[in-house]
Amino acid sequence: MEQAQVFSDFLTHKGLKSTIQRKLILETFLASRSHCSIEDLYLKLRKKHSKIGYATVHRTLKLLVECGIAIEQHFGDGHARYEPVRENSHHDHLVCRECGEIIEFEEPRIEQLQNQVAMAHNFTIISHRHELYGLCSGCAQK
Amino acid sequence: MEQAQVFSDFLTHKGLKSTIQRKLILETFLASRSHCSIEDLYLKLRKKHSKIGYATVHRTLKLLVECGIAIEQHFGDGHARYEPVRENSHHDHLVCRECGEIIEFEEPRIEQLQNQVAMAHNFTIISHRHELYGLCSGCAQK
DNA sequence: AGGGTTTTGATTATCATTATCGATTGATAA
DNA sequence: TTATCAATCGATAATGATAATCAAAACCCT
Repeated sequence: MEQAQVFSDFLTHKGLKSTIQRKLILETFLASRSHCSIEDLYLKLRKKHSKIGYATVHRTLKLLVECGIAIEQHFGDGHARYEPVRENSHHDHLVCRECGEIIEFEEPRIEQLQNQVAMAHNFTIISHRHELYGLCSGCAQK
Repeated sequence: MEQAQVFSDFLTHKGLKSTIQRKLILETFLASRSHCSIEDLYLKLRKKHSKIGYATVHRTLKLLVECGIAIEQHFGDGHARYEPVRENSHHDHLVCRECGEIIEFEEPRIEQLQNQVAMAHNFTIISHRHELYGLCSGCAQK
């Protein structure tokens, strides 16, 4: 099922309404580069629909997180970032401190070790975050 | 060299002054449970030195981070937490979403895989964060 | 001990996020 | 289609953590 349908069903199920703003925000979010901030999306949306409010973008992104279409990320610059959820594709991040580039990585062996660690502490994992901060290849050369 | 000396040398080197507040904050910080917030420390300090200001605690913790005595952690509840740095003992965290308990873990095999990931991207690691969020054994039973 | 500089503590500013509120819109039933 | 009414919008104010400001006090060096 495509995301627009998932969102629509989610809204109906919660007794919420489908509005042109919500549709537009979802559409713009999905068409954007990954890891965009609220500010990024807001500015892009203003070009199509100049009256849209910052609060509406904010509220709608929370809804997208709630219904599983987006996930919220924090990389330490004080701006929450949002990323579309892809099926069967968990990944973590390399974050360049210099240019801000964000590179995704997957390492199933790390995930497996994580599970071992949790098990050793009788801990039930709900989610995790794993980020490596440093310099990307371009910035390291300078 | 003990931490009080490290801090004192750091202050001298930077042309900063040793004050009773700074000494008291360091002392109280080192005596506290790990992962304490600014609020935690502030409240504890007020009992010994009722006039100390919130801003002073805040500023001094930043200094402790700068001179390598403390590290700052963020576990997603909006409160920065500070932890004394121990030599040769890097660790990461399990964070209970229910009771807030923070459990430390070390897994050299994960660190090794991290390095491999970074190398594959020509990425230079400066620091990293790795946190597993979920339920501790106590909270999972309920 | 004294003078110049830093620090303190109280307060205010800042920034991201969240709450509020009157006007407007969407969904449902007549 | 229209009426109804709750949900939503957009603007703005509130919030909360952190950072900046500034006069008074403390510190350090001579």
